[in-house]
Amino acid sequence: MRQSQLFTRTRREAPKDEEAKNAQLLIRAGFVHKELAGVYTYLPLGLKTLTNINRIIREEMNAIGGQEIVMTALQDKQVWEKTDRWDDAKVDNWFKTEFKSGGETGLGITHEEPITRMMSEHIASYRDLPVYAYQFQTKFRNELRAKSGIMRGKEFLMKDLYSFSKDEEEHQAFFAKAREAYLKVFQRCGIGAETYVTFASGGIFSAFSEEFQTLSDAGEDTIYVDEEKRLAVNKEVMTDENLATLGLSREKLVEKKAIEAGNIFSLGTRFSEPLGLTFMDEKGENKPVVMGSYGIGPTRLMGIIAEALSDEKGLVWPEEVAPFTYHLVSLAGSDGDLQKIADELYADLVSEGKTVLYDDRDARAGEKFADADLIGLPHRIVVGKEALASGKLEVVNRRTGEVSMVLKEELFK
RNA sequence: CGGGCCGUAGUAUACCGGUAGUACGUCUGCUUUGGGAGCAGAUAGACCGAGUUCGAUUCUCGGCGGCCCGACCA
Repeated sequence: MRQSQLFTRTRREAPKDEEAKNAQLLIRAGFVHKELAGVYTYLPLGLKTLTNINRIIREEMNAIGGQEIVMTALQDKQVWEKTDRWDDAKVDNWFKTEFKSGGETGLGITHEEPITRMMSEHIASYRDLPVYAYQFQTKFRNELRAKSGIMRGKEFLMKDLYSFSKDEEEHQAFFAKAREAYLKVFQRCGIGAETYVTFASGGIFSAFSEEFQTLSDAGEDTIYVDEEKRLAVNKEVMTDENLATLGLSREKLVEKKAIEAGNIFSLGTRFSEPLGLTFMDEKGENKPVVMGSYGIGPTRLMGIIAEALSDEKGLVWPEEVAPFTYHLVSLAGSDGDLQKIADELYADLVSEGKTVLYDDRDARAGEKFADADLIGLPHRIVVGKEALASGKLEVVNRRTGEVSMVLKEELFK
């Protein structure tokens, strides 16, 4: 798209009420707008980025058999009472309100309860299993303290997948596939090298849950990393007994700060039993379904990427995540010939199916370069006097800063 | 929820018990045009309420809002 048409503006300075690097950069570059503490609007560039992250996650969830749905934000308290997760004394971050017609509701903090109840309409026999359903849905959590920019909000997007299996064996097979799918997501989002499968507190039906922790100074968690095995242990479960269970030795572990990018849980029958989600097995016996839940926060992931890959000049987006692949910067000014070359190049790139942000604004070179660095698209193509003189284009890699002069034809290869 | 700090143009900041200045931005014009240009002019501001006071943006109290540390984070 033409940058002159983009309604958002970049800023030189970050607002003083943001300290987190991700929010400072994303606001300065015009990706997000803060509406309230911990509540952010996604602007055109931010939404494109988020959509790309969602696409990556969606592809990987579909690849392991996930079927996409969307559940409601408004919750039926009765189903939550059955699992004892409605009482404010048990779960303290509900946003609750009342229906005018009477009765109470709350905005969904997660969706194990409603999906488990709903599945009882669709699962009756072992022939119906396994089932994997997921959604991208806005969660609401009444956090006492929002912090860390878009990484810990009160309203945020979550991809949550729920698995329904006939027994523990079938569950474990899927759990392993989900782990691999998650690792692919983080790889494609450019933070694969910094992200570790991390053992964390699990709950009632499993010794551990598995978190995906991305190393970051902005992280809220302390983890202990075994670099060789590419595994880590969350500080919250760091005991000698657990290390023995996991086959990790204390000497090889290094303490790091990290941020949780995803978390997968084995739920056993924690939800299927109280909510009556059972199936008839091959022997005609009624059994509770074995469940798992698998969460990634795409908005948080966007914040993590912004945090982890940015530099002093601004954001640095990996190819698959970037809102546009190319930033075409025209330095034509009032030079009609140069202008024409830039316009043609833009049209050609678009017709080739490339995504391009075309800086056609009447602005000085310095401002355009600074903005391009801040926005952080992977490749910057500069059309200026040098391009006209040599017949070549200047292509700059945002991440490495590497500059190459290429002929137009080479660019399209 | 415990503790701390803070609310002044769109943004960032100053000063002041006597109605506010600077920079960036924005708008006009001219010059400029490869790393946030120059000149001239213009635009725009005290979170809300109560109290003290001749007078409050300034002091006091309350509310609302924001940030940070801790706690919490299925």
